Amino acid sequence: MTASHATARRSSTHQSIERAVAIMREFSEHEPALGVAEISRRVDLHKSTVSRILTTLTNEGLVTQDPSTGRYSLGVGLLTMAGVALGQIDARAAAFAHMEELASITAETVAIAVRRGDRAVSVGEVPSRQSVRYVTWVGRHFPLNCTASGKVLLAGMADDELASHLRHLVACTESSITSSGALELEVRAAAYHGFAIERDEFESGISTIAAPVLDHDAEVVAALSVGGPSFRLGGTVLDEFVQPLQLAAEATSNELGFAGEYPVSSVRDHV
Amino acid sequence: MTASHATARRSSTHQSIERAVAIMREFSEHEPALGVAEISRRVDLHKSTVSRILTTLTNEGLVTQDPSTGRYSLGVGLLTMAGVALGQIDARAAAFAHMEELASITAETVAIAVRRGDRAVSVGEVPSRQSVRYVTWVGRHFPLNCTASGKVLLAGMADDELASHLRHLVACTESSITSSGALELEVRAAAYHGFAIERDEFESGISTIAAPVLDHDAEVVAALSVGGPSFRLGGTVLDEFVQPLQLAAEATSNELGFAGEYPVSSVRDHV
DNA sequence: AACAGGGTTGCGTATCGCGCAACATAGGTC
DNA sequence: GACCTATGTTGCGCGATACGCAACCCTGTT
Repeated sequence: MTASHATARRSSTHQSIERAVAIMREFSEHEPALGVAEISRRVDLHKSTVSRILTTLTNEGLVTQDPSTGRYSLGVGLLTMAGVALGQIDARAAAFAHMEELASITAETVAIAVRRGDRAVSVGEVPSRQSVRYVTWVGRHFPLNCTASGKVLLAGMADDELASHLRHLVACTESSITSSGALELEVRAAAYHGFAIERDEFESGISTIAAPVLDHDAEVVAALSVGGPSFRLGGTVLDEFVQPLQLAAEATSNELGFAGEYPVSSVRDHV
Repeated sequence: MTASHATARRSSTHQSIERAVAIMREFSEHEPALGVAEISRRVDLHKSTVSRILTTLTNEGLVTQDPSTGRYSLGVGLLTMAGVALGQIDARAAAFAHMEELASITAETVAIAVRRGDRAVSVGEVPSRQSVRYVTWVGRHFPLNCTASGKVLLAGMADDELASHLRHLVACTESSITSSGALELEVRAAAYHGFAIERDEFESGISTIAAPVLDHDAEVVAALSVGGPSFRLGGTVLDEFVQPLQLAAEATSNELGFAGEYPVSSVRDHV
């Protein structure tokens, strides 16, 4: 375990901080609690190192230890920092009123997402009231090529950046688009029409539609989306969402100082 | 700046991680973006140290740098981890349905908070729909002695732990209780009646009422609260909230496996 | 009773990261 | 424009920091 670390030697980074973050990243929705040994195996560090980092993080409140089992999980101290991070996202605040209205119009779950690297991250949501509904949560993240929001975010990129993102496409379901050619077509269409659709490409049984939120520089800073179970959103139902969705996205954009012409399209020539 | 660090020398801690967290903690709702020099002064570290830690955190996505101004703020990467942390809080999930109902009954903002050290941290909220309302957010935190939720959380402590928390009371407003004797009385009453009230003690103009959420071991794990502008909640209005609030808190407790007798009291002998 | 597995702690060493100082850049003032 | 101040970043070399090892506790199992 001689920390050889072939990982890219960034300009100047702090090893222990990187390790601490790597450890915290091991916790997930599915495995919210982990033991020292388990983590040690996964991040390939010595037990003692992991234990010490965890006690440090525990002292800081970012991690909690269950006194009975000895296992660790992420702590409440993260919430405060995350709350501050959320407050930084202007689009989120601007969108909320419109999201509520959109939710009442469509009766489905409405969400807003931003991009972080090669993933889309949900930063706000208004859950549907229906008993069968699409459930997300703030902080959930998805590949860009598998969701409507992702396509919209891709559509806002410069050509070279888009090209680099088209290189590695991941498949979430068997309906996921993994051909860069096919995806590029969809992204171009999304850029032109001002919305994108996805059916069963991220989770089978779920369909979503998304539209971009633009800021004062006409940059795509977020994607507004409506999603629900595919059986309710088949046929032309999603098409009926286009107009209210785009109205909400446009209104949000205007609040962010966007002054240009929002690319509205009520025509549907999607697959 | 010879890192003399009179700070408590915990068993075994990682200096750079502590520093990284300290830096991240400098960001707040009021100052969501800070420069290296500013942070350097506050945490009393060399500019270069702060800069390097920030670049590390930026690489990890926990921090973002505005390329134009050079200033830093907390990043979206925190959201994912915070989402996992939230999922860990059973009381939150158990409470949500009851919180929605409570919100529709009272038409005021409903929140749920847990304790972290000497503070209460909000972990969920259903905002009121009224235009004048109490606004909170997940991750917001308050002193235990200034809020109804805090008093409820104090009421669930063992005597010795309570005593230690009664030592250092902070004043948020001029109505805040800073006498440990007076606070102890209130806390005892809260333990007996199963709810606590606060008027203008945290923020002037805001009043709240809270009730405890108990788990299968009859431990107080969270506090459910209803809050709003004091002018609407004067007189006996809060008293009318006691029953629906306690019903919601009791139902939540039952979902957590609480089997005992919930300390219900519809009588009011509060000051 | 012995074992296996997990979590924590002393110890000595090498590495990691600190402070220094110099550099690059931006904005303000005369 | 030349100057100055203030900010953010980067080589460099020394020294504290934190790593891996191993031994230690503990709890649950065979």
